[in-house]
Amino acid sequence: MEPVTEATDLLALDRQVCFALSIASRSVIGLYRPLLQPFGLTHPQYLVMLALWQHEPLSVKELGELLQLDPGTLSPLLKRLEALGYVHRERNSKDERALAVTLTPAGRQLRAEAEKIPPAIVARLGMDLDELQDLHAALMRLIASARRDA
Amino acid sequence: MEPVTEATDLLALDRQVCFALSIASRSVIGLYRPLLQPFGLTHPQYLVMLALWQHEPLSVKELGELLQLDPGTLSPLLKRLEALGYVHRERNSKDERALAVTLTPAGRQLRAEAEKIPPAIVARLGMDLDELQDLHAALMRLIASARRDA
DNA sequence: GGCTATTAGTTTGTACACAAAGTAAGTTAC
DNA sequence: GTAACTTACTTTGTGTACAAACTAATAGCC
Repeated sequence: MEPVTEATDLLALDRQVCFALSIASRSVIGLYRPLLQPFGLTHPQYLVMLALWQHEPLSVKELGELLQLDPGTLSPLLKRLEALGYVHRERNSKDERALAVTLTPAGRQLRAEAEKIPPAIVARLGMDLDELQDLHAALMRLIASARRDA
Repeated sequence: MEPVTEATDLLALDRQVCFALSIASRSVIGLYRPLLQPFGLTHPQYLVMLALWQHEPLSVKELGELLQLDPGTLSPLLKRLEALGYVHRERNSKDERALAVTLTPAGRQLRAEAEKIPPAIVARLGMDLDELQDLHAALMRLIASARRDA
């Protein structure tokens, strides 16, 4: 019988994809922090802004589908974005249950500044663009696999 | 001048590695949730248990280095693991500043049950083992890149 | 129309995650 | 030997995440 060594141990920390994923996610978000701080944004708030710049107006439900976040997370987050002056929240007149989240002029203006962020991150990572694109594709496949049966 | 389309927009949601990373991380953690629930563990707590099974005893500082978590996160998390009866916390007699986190018999016993988790996750993902290993390697390179200058 | 079920958001409670301030033990400098 | 500094951990405050309970609006059914 094979002994339990680093190489064969199913539970070895450095073999867990979930461990690499959590740390990678937190590490990369950490790179964004100093770039987002001047705008008063956190990383999840930045993702909401990306979604709005691309698809405004959006309801909470639509944002939740795009970002895979549940309404209990988005609801207070959107209030903070409103308090920052970047978005406007109002009920959809066609369906008073739904919220119509739109950008304020300040929120729209922020987009030009934000264009500088992705290149700055790529530069700071100092990785091959090809490798980053492969990684991105692999992550999207992983997401699809993980959510298929969920 | 090229128009800003989905393909050229630097800020398009579906081009952001950070977006894919956050969602992938949360999605995979979501797969663990039902498997960890019988033990009363959250995913970060499970990672701490993995670290302890491999390297017990560990101080808060050492756990923080292994899992890239700061002491302000680990301190209350370890108290919860202690309340669950899986770990024991005591001061290191050689250096009273440091904590020696060790496994209780229940914590040690849990390991056998936990062995079933990684294969269950891989099965549920239904992905090629090769692809998962490539992804793991790519994530580790990303982590190294992200933390180099941090 | 009016009853029921569904849907969209909000609220509450628990647990990360991390910055910043606080405390106590150990180390260094003199 | 003690004052100054460093280190290890704890505590506090803010902001995700997510489950579960709640509220209000709409849709379906008779």
